[in-house]
Amino acid sequence: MTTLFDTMTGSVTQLINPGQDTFSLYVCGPTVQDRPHLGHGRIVATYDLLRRHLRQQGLQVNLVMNVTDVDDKIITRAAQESTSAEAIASRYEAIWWETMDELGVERPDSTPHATDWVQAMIIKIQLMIDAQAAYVIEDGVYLRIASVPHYGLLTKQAFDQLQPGNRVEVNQAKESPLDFALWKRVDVSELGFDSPWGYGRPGWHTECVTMSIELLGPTFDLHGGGMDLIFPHHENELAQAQVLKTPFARHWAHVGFVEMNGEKMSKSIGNTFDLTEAIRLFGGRAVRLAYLRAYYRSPLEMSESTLNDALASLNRIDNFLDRGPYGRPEAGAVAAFTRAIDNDLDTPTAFSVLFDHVREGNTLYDLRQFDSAADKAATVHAMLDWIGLAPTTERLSIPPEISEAVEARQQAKQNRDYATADALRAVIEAAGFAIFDTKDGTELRKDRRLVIDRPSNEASSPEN
RNA sequence: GGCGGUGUGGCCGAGUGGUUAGGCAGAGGCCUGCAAAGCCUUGCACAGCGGUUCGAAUCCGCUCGCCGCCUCCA
Repeated sequence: MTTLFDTMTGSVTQLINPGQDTFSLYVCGPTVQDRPHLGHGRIVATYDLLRRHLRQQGLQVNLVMNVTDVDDKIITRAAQESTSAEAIASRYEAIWWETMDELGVERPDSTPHATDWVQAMIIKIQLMIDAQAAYVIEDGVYLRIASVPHYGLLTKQAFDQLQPGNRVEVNQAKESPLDFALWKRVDVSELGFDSPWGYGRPGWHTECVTMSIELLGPTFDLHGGGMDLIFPHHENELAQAQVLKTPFARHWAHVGFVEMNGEKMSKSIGNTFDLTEAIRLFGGRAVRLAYLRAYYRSPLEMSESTLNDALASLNRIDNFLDRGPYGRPEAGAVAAFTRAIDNDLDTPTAFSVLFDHVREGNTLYDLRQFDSAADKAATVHAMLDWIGLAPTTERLSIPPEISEAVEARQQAKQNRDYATADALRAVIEAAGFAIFDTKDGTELRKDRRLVIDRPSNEASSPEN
């Protein structure tokens, strides 16, 4: 039943065929040249959601996310820092995966590195040359767009209307400005590889088409990435697949941009928000919630304010879960939640459902209907678990001395000895608990004061 | 110039031809010694102008604004 918007058809389509029990997914991963920013996290979190959602419906999902570890920018950076490209790539790849761990993103099943697949790329390039679809000129090998049967399927654009060179100078040696490099020759002093067309490096589009086909086969279920990959990257992958007579991806999906002040977050504008910093300030779960509460295809505004807002929402959920034990999840409610996700990953509606149950559960606690409240808690927990947002810490456990302090404080309160009561509160809060007096007694929660309210030098250890 | 997207209440952010999206923040109330929690109530929201309709924020037209892509980008 899962549906997803397919960039190719421009409509929401059935993602799974009847009887299908496996799902192969290729997501364009990072060029490991710098630290990830909030835009990168959204892509990874979105496909992590899709993967979990499909798997929990019984599908065996195979997720491949490539790592581009050879690239001009990596080399430039290495030169700037007087180190090797390999050192830059391995440093930022390590940061990438550690950061994704903190977002609650499961590692992909495969993470092919471009440098390990150069021979396979060379074979593909040779096939394209043999098919008269690619040509060799002075500085490399280019794909001849004119020989692609259907160029522009993804972009949906009349290519005679494009303005080549709008932003980048066109190599005049190419037969057509739209032709793109499969192999770029470089000086032997630079990082590169031997090939029939001289020492050089593979083109990015060739890297992904090669690794996806090699690892997932000539046809696979879904190819994904950010909106900005539609053109040229995915269009050009598809062009090569056509030339290679490979069916390639059955569906294409693209995630909307993260924006800041209404503008796409990108390095060239310089308005990036470092993902690791966001996680440090607000916690990985709050950042993940910030992503998932929006619809994945819409642009998403991200700032300290919106992240703080996300953390406040998360605290609302966690405070509720702290109020008591888990009972039995309400299957119908959980189904309503997952049904929303089934509908083109409609997480906003799913969260609307989730928060309804948080509110109902809180009301049940206030009414002292603890069994029903526990079932609500289990329901909400099951929803969170479905999307990878369940609390990662253990249930609230209260040490005996804190329980005693709570008891003593209750006594002091009854005696109207508020000085003692407040002193005991200080002890309890120092242990990391927050106190809430209700009609029926004192409840303890985890201290979840919003970190943004603290001076930034004290905000170094967000929860979880 | 071409193509695509978008404009929702203080903010984030869904949705849809007619019943409250949801969250955050704000206001009032309940509870309360206090308290960062919880519950209840509350906000002439749907860019503008026309049109279709019994009824439009939701459909159509026009106008305006913003954003993205047109070989760095997630």
